[in-house]
Amino acid sequence: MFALVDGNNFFVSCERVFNPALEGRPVVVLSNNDGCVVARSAEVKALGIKMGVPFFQIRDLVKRHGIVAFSSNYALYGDMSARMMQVVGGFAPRQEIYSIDETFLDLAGMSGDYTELGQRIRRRVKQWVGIPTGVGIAPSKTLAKIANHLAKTNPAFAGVCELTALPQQEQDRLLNALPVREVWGVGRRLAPRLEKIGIVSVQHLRDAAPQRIRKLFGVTLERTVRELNGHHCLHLDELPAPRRQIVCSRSFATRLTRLEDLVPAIAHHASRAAEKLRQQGCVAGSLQVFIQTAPHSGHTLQHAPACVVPLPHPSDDTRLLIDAALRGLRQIFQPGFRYYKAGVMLLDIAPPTALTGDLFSAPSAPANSALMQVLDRANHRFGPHTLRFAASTSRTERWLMRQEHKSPAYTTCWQDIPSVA
DNA sequence: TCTGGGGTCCTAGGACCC
DNA sequence: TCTGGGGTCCTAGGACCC
Repeated sequence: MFALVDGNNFFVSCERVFNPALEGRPVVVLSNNDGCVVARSAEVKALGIKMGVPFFQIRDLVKRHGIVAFSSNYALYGDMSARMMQVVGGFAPRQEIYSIDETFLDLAGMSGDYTELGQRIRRRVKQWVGIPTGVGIAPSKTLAKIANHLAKTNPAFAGVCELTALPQQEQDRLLNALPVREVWGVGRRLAPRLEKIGIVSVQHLRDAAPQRIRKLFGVTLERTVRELNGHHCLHLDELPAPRRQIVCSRSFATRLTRLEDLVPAIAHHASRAAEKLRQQGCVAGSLQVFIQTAPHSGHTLQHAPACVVPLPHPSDDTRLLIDAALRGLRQIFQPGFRYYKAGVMLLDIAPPTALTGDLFSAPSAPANSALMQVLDRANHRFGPHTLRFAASTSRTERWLMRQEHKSPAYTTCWQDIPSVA
């Protein structure tokens, strides 16, 4: 048996914990650069505002309904997430942290009333962390996702749905009312193709012949069908596998046309990517640099060059990665375009122990050299960017993103900790 | 004026091996 | 006229997730 615990409107709920006056008011949280709506309170959903709509398109609604908007505050959300995961993890021996606001528990070997367990989890997370949650319980992860969705959308469940404890007729009724698009693994491409052959509801997909689904849609969706029938094919992953690629990229607050404005952006992304790389104790063999013009301004000329730069030796050293990234940037940059986004992707990632030495060249510097350790420790202790590389700084900072509605880092920065009146 | 930033897995096809 | 039967590795593209 699996339980999926999921924070309701997670980013909005994080903001509300430190600003209770927002309770009952319509609230949205925006993506980086204040671009799109990525989290909505129930009041906002009720207004018909969809996930992912560009913020500027709802300016009128914002004004008319007094919607409160926040820029993304990942320092806050990441920390609140860690707290929530820790509390939930206390309820079962095995836990998978699936995303910033979702976690699976393996209930195998646990006895007792699962629905009651779900309610205990909800109460404790609400009391200890302040975040409201929903809990779905079922014999497979795919079904637990469905149960979680039902728990959150159907008030009768009071936040916890143990799907297979319901009478069969009731399960059928619920799954029949749910569009196939709600299934984990069925996205916007697959859903219309399924509908075309008469598979419209979750129930239809559950009852489809697995062999037929495999022939028409591949092995992944066949697995989904089996999961919907209660056979678990996806296991719980307790420790996340090391990343095989690491991407750092951002769009800019304004369009950039000059190489000298792109340099600090690329250096900054390379340096952040290097930090993530060292965090997982790996080295990269090559990296890709990319810059892009705005994909939305239909009439202007599109341009999205990229290039892969191999490193002389696999490395995790920020200096070498910045150097390689800037060489790549100079290769692909062309004047005359208005760039809106830039990024760095680390490739050929492996643990240093897996490396084959080069017979003919000097051994590379030891991975995670003393200098990089000092850098990481100082930034961990005194805050990000306390120590940084000159290449990632600039006089203009025109490449920084827009963040016009950001809340304080209530839990991770001394100056921002709320004081008690 | 204004449109995010990360990831994963699977498959098909080409190049190459014996 | 007739042209085998295995493999591996890599890449690009397509699908999905949050």
